[in-house]
Amino acid sequence: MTRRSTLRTARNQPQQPRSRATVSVILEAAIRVLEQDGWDALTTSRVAEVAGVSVGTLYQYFAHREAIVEALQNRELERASEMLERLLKSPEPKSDRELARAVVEALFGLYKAAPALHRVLAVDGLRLAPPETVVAFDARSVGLVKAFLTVASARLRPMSLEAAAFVIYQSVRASMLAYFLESPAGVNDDVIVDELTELTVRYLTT
Amino acid sequence: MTRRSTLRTARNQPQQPRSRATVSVILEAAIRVLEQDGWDALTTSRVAEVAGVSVGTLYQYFAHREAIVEALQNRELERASEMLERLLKSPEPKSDRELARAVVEALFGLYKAAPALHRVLAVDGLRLAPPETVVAFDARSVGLVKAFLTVASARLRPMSLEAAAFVIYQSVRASMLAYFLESPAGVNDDVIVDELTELTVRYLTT
Amino acid sequence: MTRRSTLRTARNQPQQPRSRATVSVILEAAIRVLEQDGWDALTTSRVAEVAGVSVGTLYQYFAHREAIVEALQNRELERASEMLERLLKSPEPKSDRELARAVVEALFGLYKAAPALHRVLAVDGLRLAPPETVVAFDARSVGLVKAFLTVASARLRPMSLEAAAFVIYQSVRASMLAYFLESPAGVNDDVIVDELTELTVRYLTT
Amino acid sequence: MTRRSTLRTARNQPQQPRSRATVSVILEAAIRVLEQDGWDALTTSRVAEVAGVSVGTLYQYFAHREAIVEALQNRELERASEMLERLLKSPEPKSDRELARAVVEALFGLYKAAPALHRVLAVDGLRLAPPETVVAFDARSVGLVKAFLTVASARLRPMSLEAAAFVIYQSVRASMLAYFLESPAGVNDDVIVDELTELTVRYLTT
DNA sequence: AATGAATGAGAATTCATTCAT
DNA sequence: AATGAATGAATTCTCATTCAT
Repeated sequence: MTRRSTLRTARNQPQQPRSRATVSVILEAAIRVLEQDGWDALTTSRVAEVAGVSVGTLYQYFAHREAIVEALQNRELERASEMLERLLKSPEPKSDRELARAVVEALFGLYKAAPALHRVLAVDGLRLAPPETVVAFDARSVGLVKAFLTVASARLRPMSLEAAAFVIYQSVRASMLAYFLESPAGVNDDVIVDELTELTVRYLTT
Repeated sequence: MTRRSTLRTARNQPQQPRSRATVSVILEAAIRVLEQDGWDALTTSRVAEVAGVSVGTLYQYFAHREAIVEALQNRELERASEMLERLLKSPEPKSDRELARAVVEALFGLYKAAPALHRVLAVDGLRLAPPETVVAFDARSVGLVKAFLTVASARLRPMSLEAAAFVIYQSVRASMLAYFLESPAGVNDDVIVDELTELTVRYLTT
Repeated sequence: MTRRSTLRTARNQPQQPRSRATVSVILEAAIRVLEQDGWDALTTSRVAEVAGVSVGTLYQYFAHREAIVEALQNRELERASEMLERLLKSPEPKSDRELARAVVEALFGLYKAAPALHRVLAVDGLRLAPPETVVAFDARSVGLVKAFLTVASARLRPMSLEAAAFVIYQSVRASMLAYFLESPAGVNDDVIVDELTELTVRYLTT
Repeated sequence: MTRRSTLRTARNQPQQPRSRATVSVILEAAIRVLEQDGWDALTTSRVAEVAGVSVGTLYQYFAHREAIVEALQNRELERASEMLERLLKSPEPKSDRELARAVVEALFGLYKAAPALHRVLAVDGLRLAPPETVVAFDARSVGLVKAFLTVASARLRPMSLEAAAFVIYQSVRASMLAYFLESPAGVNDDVIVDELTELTVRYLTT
């Protein structure tokens, strides 16, 4: 399967500042379109218009429509990964419950900042061009969780670390996302954080 | 937002057998297209072709493209609901763990039977026309779970039943789906069922 | 090299009369556009407009833009082939010079009837989609000429029939075409026919 | 039809050596693109890239895209003209057949050296911007041939020199080109040269 | 002179939907 | 009821050309 290259990099030199700026403008525009009008409004011309550049310019930086979403995805996945890594590898000693809560809260913050974006990344991103990207990111996150579980295994219940990491990662992520998407009755910000913390602690520790 | 009515036939009017059959043929065709070629191939003419009817006929039964997906969704959601209801209201006494496992296994069966369909319903369905439908179904499922938790609350840890029902429902559903979509290394059918059972029991009981 | 199919045939049945008519209307429109505004004006929307149908309809019958030119090509090549075949296999006895003149005149008639079309077919057709088509047609025409030369070889000078057929075919065709395209000073309809007849007779006979 | 001027630099103004060099670099790049990737790849940015200059620079020397092809055409036409002139006006006495062969061989050499280029010039050049250019060149070549025929008329058959010059020029040129483009079965380098020589001699002399 | 980012008109193509038969 | 030809708005993407730096 030949995969089209996605970012159009200037032939060689370290991207000019102007270029960088334009790429940014376009991505921000894409987010705005997404947040305001949803996935189906994310047409190349709409994004260009909102970004205040011409379609041509957009295509100077993104090989095709999907490349825009891909770029957004990568940016966001990167942020989430970093957050996870930072917290899980933090040297400050915390109780397991404190750590679980910290992770849940950090994720909460990420999603709350741009719920529509995450909705799209989770929902549409999954069906988009490179399913590998999402799978790979999930694998990477699960890997981080698993690494942590391995270190902490003494304090945990006996279990398949692979599976446990996978399950807790998916559970927390999906519940959080669904919370933002569905605003379920009887659940609020505090409660969801509490419950997901509880879920994590109870599922993993003895 | 005015919502277009979706099925052409009046809700209650006893539908002709031929009509019923045609509707069925179309829905099965849609599933086949979905399973074989994915969401983007689900065009009205493709579905009509596979169903062996003309586009015109298709439009005789479905007001618009989205109505087809909606109908698929409803059918599948109905099945899932029934399953959940049957198990949770079953008179046979089971241990909590047995019941949890029974539900997890039933869900597993449902997904395994038509993974592509569920993928589409979960992933694409969510972004499709009537987000209410999904939300409504989720609400209904969560409601069933909550009803059960209420009855069983004596044996459970103290908690917000609303939130707990929401969290456990989303967690099990998402983990299962992700399992089928991503085939994570180190996890297999048995393990995923075991772990989700464990998750459920640990999260809810003392 | 996978070659896209070009004509969109109605699934099975012998094309409806309406369909046939529409195809014709589109091809005629294409010729008109070509004759009036040249190759670069031959856009799908222009052709559709001139044909009085919508772009959608055009695409119902032609898989892509090139398919239209291909169809024109085939039609015209067919005509030329038939003409050549009819004349060369004609039972009426003619002198070699009479036969040569008959062929040259027939070709002259073909080109004169739609010079712009032939210009495009010769000039643009060559660079278009299926170079094979043109080459194949040339090969077929050369084949017809060669077959004739073989039969008549007793009356001809000794030579490579392959090469002679190729050379005389290309020479007559190109000179005729150039005559229409360039309207060279000092040459008129009668003279060009005379000279190409002369060329043929002198080149082939003793 | 107002015709845009094509070269940026004033016709006679002594061009700077650097300018000359840049023009050359661009033309060579254009040929390389043409030979390697064909007509459709001949975009201004592609040519600039291969030439190692910026599009801006390209436009400094060529008023528009077509001007590049025009320039190529002129260069090549110039060469062909010179060749023809040199041979036809050569003082060394040769038999008619020897002369005919010399011209055919020279033309053969020209085409063989860069078949793709000549293909493009013949096929695409014709449809490009200045049809006058090609017509004018053809007229000039035909003029050279005619001048020669006039001088040699004593040894030739009686005929319209205009027409004969036109016909023989087009015939030899087209057959040669088609030979390179179509690689017809049963014809090789030697044979094609022989036959075109034969064609010329037989057509023109008694 | 050179650069190359930006422009935007315009081209091909798709597909949900309608409606005359 | 069924058919399927016709519609045309909408979308993606290209590329010749300009112009501020």
